[in-house]
Amino acid sequence: MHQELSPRAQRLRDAGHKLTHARLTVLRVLEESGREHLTSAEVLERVDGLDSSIGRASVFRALDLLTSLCLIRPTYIESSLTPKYVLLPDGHHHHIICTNCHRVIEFEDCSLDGLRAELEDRLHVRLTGHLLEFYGLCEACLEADQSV
Amino acid sequence: MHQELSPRAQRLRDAGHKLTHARLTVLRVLEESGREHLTSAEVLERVDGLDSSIGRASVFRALDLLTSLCLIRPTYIESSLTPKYVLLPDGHHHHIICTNCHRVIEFEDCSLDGLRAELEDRLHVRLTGHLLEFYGLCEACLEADQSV
DNA sequence: TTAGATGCAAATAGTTTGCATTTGT
DNA sequence: ACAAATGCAAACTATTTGCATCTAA
Repeated sequence: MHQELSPRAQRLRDAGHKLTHARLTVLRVLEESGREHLTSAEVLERVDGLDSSIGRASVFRALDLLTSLCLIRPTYIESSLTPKYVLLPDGHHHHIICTNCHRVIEFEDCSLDGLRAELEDRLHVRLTGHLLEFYGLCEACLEADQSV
Repeated sequence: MHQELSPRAQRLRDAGHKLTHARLTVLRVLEESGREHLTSAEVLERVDGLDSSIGRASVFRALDLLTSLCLIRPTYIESSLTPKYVLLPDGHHHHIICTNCHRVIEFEDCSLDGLRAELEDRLHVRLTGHLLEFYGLCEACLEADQSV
């Protein structure tokens, strides 16, 4: 029963929330999804696969809670229709979205530490994570049509 | 009838879409909203105020179209419940979201030109805009509770 | 002229709620 | 022990669709 807790689970508990089966299962699904971007429907489906006794409402409640703690972030990618839940793994997440074909290209490094320090200093805030999205044209779309 | 077109309207037309009354009205509502973040419900309401003959479906269709062109961006702020449509004014938008009270703090400058150039070069893409969100604690929440 | 966009109203998803019961701490 | 969280199913929103009509180019 007592596996070691993931850092995110610890943050949940530290913020005063109970580590319930439903919440830990949602977290596990998201953490096991790796670099995938899951929609709420996909999270529901996978949670159901792991334990069909967990109710839909609890999954939504868990997603809301994780979002409010900025442990995950709903964002609109891959066909602006439904939000996808993106883990904010070690506090940051970056991607490029092609305006034309809506492909998502992830990249690792971002040089935002300087900006973060400056904002913390100037605005008297403490910043722990970020999401950075670039919009533009991917290589394929650039080649396919120079006029797009 | 023919006022000069906003740059966004021009991009719509350049991408091969018709400049219809419904689309231009949605765009006008968003452009007149300034720094506000509007939900789809608020956009619907304001469009209805300007011209009640415009149907809800056309408003959603226009929002989808503007989103797919990355002229606006739905994002989750101010109570993760409903997405808010955020204009990407001159191609970029930045804010800080307080993890505790969900306040949104906007800031102007971001020093992403270097990163953009590097990504364009390395990944062979052309980048025209971006959205940058920082997560953390605002001044008030930091002061209120050092333990949060 | 005509492909593309619209408005309408009905259909569909997606999410939230109220409440009795269960669970984590 | 007991506040907090759950599962259920019903209620509710928000968004999408099908289609006949209209309109920007």
